[in-house]
Amino acid sequence: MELSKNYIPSNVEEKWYKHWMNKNYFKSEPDDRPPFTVVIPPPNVTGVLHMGHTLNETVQDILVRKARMSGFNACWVPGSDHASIATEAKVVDMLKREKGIDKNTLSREEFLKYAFEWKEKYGNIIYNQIEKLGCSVDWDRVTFTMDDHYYKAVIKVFVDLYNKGLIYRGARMINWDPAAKTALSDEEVEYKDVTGKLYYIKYKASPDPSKGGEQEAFIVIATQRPETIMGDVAVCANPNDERYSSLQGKKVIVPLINKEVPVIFDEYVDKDFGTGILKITPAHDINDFNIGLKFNLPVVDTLNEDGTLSEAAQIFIGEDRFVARKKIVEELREKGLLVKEEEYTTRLGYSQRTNVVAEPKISTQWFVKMKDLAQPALDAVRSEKIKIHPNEKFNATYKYWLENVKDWCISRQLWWGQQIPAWYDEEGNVYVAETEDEARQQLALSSQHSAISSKLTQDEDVLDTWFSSWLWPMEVFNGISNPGNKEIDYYYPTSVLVTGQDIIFFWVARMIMAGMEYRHEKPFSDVYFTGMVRDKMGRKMSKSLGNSPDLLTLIHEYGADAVRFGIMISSPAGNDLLFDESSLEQGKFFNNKLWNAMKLLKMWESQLAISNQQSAISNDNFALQWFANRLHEVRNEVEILMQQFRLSEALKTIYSLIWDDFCSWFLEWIKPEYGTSISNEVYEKAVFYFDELLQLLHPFMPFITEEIYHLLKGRNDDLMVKQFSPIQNTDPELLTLGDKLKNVISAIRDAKNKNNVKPKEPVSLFIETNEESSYQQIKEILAKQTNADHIYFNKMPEVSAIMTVAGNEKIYIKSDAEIDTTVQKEKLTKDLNYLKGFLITVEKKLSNDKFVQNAKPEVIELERKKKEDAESKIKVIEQTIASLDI
RNA sequence: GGGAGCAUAGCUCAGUUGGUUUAGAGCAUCUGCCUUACAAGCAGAGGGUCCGCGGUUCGAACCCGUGUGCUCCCA
Repeated sequence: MELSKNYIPSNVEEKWYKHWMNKNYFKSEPDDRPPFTVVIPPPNVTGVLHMGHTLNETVQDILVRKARMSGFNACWVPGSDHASIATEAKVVDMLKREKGIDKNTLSREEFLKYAFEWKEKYGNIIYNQIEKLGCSVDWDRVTFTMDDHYYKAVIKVFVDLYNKGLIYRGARMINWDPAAKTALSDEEVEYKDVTGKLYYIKYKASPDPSKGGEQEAFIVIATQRPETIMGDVAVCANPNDERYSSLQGKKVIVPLINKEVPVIFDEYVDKDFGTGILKITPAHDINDFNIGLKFNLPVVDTLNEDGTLSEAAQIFIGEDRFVARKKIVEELREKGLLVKEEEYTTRLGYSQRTNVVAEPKISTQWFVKMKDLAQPALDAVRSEKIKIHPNEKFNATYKYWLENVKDWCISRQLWWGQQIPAWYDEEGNVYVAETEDEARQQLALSSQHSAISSKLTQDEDVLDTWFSSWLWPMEVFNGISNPGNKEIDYYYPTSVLVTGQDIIFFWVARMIMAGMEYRHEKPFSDVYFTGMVRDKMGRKMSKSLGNSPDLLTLIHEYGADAVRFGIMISSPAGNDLLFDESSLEQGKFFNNKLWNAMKLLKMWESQLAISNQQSAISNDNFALQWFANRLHEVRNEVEILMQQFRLSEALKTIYSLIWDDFCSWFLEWIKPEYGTSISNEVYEKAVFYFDELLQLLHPFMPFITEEIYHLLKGRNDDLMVKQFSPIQNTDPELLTLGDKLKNVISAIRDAKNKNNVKPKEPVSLFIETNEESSYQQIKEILAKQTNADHIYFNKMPEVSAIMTVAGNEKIYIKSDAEIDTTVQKEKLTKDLNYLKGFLITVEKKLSNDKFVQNAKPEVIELERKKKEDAESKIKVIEQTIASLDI
């Protein structure tokens, strides 16, 4: 077979994914092996994978593949989230744009039909992307948060929590999204700093009957929201503020609507803010609401659900809140009631989904009581039953949120999602049950009149998406809908959760709560938080900036392995990563390097066949032994790094082992002379090492490793399920000798380079050493790598030669080239100065009595050794320089 | 306003319990090579006031304090 010059990923990726699928390698069923379970953080069903997902899925696939090759029964469950607000918004938009249909003209059933059609049409995009990336998910386990069993589980949990008194319904101040026309949880509101205006408005004092009502007295109130003055029910000053003490028991008139409201006093008011007196509008501000409760004030809600002014506002009814603000300011100005306006920086809450300003609003919603649920979740992390990585960064955030958790508003005024299982009778009594029949039975029990005739109406609202996804690690195995089944008992708790730090509260904390509540067991043992993917200028990736690349385009251009490599190599755990396509290019080059190493071996293989003559293996013994040791040394390092979730470093380590140690050193060391062939044994060993390298790299770059594994020789097995062999101990002496060999080769190459001796030009080497015996193992390689036709030990060359020093050994390089001693002297003098400086620092330490008294004996011994070492090196260099001067 | 984290080569980052040669890697840069696997390559090289200041210690990139700058979370 003709091998292409460079690696072409598109040819092989699809082939291997199909092959793995056909072999059922991704499939998992409970068996005797220990499980390694990962549940995918379900992406939005109608979304596409962005670079953040790409990072997350790659990390998960690396962990899952590694576990699968290490004796675990690896199970990675894919799926998607119905994402109620986001999806409903998309469907509403699509209906309007493509079909000219207004949601309000549809029945609930009709709308849901369109929504499911939409989901069928677009729901597979993400699955296709997950596949293209090479993710080894068990496709028989795809779960959607609105699947029948899942839907039932969510309902079951709602009813259960209600019966336990952990869910209640009530009127509270919540965050309202006027665009989506639904309530939001506190977590769904994002605060941004914005420049707004502070308006100073005159409120006239009510005419005082005792004074004949003639005066023009007024107070000035500063507000950011003049459009809410119609909801004012009082004005409030600090009781210690002398400026307003005369207003005790007085009333003022709200402008424009001429409504009389009382003046009240409360310490809450900051004397220094604005004019020191506030308007109290309980319907539209949480602080005002609390004061309203304290003083038993009425609530006047002047806004409709869509953010327009309501009838209660009396004026500008039906105008949008921001339009109304302008008009009111204008009218106040015309009437001389606007004293001034000034620039003011404030924080406004925006709906995470629709990006409109959220309104604080009094509304009757369903809530989960969080305090009791939070405690076990807190304990699980405190006791390190669940370990968060990187620990130091996120533990504090997690704990703070749980310790200060507020009740969770879970009802949403939407249709796409699980409909709240609460039924109301005609008198407004509520019955919470899994089915209408059960609700009816409750009704029958609780009342005298006939249950059959009485009309029950189900709550129109659906549940927050996160109220379904918090059950994810359990219900993907039917752990809620069918507790005690074989799968949930085997796979739960899952092994590791990989997700973005932005959903620590939305999802991670709540999954822990649900797990502790329903299985009395953590949902996962480790949580690995990935950072945010930014562009190379450090900006967030966003559609509006156009800096978010399309995954399939990248895969098409670089190949999935290169994309995986590129995103992993630059992504330290938990830190944001600056995404730069140049790292994908590096991945592509790496693919090519692997490909060419394979081609070299194939070339050697073909020469094995033609030639009977074999070079003696003894020359290659050192290379083989050294590489075997180096391989196991690195496997050991990688194992530790993986356990610590330092995947980026693990990949770097493997990369360098393959590129530097294997390709640049090992293959060159065993490369046969031109015209000769490699020995069978050396060839077989080289292939064996290559296999091991491919295996080590496979979790990171699955496609190319599988491809090369099969091209290297005929196989009956596949790399993706090949089990790792045990890691062997390494021989430190052999590794040290390997390092020495590399150093000597580099020093000689450097000397040749600096003295303008061409690399190919043959030389003779004269090495002054105390360890001549150790050179016996490496001198053949040394000769080959430096193009030396002779190596002499402890013998002077008869004519002048280039001199260099490696370690504490003096090396003469004899060649036909002209010798320029100044270049050599420069280099030697530089080394000498470095060593002298170094020696001074060491001597300083050793001559310090306190150091000798206090430091550990090993440390002192080490310093002494450093000193001796430096001294002997200095001596060699000084001698060499002296001999250059002759 | 409260809290967390970060600051090391041009860039992105390692640096474990304070001592492992007066700090390492990748990328970028420079020099020399079209060498029978790979120019998407090979062989080399240069590049650092470890953010400033103060302290603890025989010894600090690392510990403590403080200042400055950046990022994130929460209200």
